[in-house]
Amino acid sequence: MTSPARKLSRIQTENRQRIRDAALGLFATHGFRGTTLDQIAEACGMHKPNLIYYFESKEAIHIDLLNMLMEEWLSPLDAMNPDGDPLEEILGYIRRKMEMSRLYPRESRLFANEIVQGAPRMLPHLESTLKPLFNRQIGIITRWMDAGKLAQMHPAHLIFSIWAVTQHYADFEAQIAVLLPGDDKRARGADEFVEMMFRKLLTP
Amino acid sequence: MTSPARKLSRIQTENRQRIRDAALGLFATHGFRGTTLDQIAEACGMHKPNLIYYFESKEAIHIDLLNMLMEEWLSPLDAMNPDGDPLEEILGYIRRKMEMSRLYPRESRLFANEIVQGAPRMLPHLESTLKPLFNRQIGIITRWMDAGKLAQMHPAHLIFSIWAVTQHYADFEAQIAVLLPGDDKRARGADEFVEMMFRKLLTP
DNA sequence: TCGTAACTTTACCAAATGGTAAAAAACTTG
DNA sequence: CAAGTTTTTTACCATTTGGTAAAGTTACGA
Repeated sequence: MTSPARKLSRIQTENRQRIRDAALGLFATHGFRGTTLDQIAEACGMHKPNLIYYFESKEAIHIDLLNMLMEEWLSPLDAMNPDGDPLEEILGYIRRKMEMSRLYPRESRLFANEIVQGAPRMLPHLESTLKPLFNRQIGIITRWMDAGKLAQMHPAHLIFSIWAVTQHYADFEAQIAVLLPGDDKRARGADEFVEMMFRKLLTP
Repeated sequence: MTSPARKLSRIQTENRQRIRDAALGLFATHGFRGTTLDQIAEACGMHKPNLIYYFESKEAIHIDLLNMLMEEWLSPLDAMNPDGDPLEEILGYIRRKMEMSRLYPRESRLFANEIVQGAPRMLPHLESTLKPLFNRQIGIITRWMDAGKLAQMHPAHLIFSIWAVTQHYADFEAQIAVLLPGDDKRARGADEFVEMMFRKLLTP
């Protein structure tokens, strides 16, 4: 059913990656429809037909990016250890999310764009990949709360609030830069605030 | 300096509003570049040249929308009363933000799109309109904290976290719908969670 | 009710855009 | 190094899209 999928040559691997890297920045900033093949081509120093040589279409680039990023984007969620200290596990997750917001804002914005627009290309993935992971984490957190290790609250909304707050720093950076200008320790302040906030929330 | 600006006729007022309403939904869902004049025209039952009769260009519609919505979108921030009870004032603000997320998700997503993409058409407005309002509220909150009425924390990050959490319910609705499906009291659960969360955070 | 101004519709257009065809160049391998 | 394969480049093309010109229609005040 799937395509031939013979092994990729060195050049193929390299150039596909160059294209992904250029497309990521552009899709994240201008959205799918707002990005042209010519822009991507220029950003990675190739010619337009060359992109189509490596990817079937513009949409194929976008889908490939979303699929590639899905895994690493969700990996921190999977790294929570059910046998660890509950508060520290969740705070560790939050710290990793804050770090990702700082290190990979393009990825964060790509997802934000996709979800804000109703996830037209990612809904199946949300169902099949994110949802089981999410439900597993809900289970873990619920057990922690039932054991009295964390304050009782709706675990799904807890996770939503973590996503909301951590990703906000990447997705709404343009606004934050206006409101807290020239603050070279902005990231530091954000980290400290977020940690304090969820520590207070979660402590029984 | 500004254009003639003679009074608008009844038909002008009505039709400009029809166009705005149609464009709002489309821009919010597909972004500026992802929306075509033909789509807007069809959505409001007009013909394309008619749109250009009422607005100079597609961009003019977008700018007009952003400007119109800016005021009402920010109005709850302005409604905080420095002489009220601090905790109740902030919780009231949060409740209003949650309500807006529920009643006006299109507006929320329109802004989200704009900011995620670096606020290309709204940066000046953020500087001139949002920033002074923001700084005034920072001042009020700081005084409340200094008076010991609220827990001490970085007031700017507090506001960011309120925006993040409340707007998340509108902006990421597609994701939430996948993860909490068929939950007809989702809004209720969200309201209760958010109120509990910030009450606990802000109580000294 | 008539004339004019406001509004709508039809028929276009130029530029941009996603994508193709095929020749040219570069690389790989026996 | 020659033959075959992969990769790049040039020249196109059809469609879409933002916008215009101008004729046709409607609303409205004198």
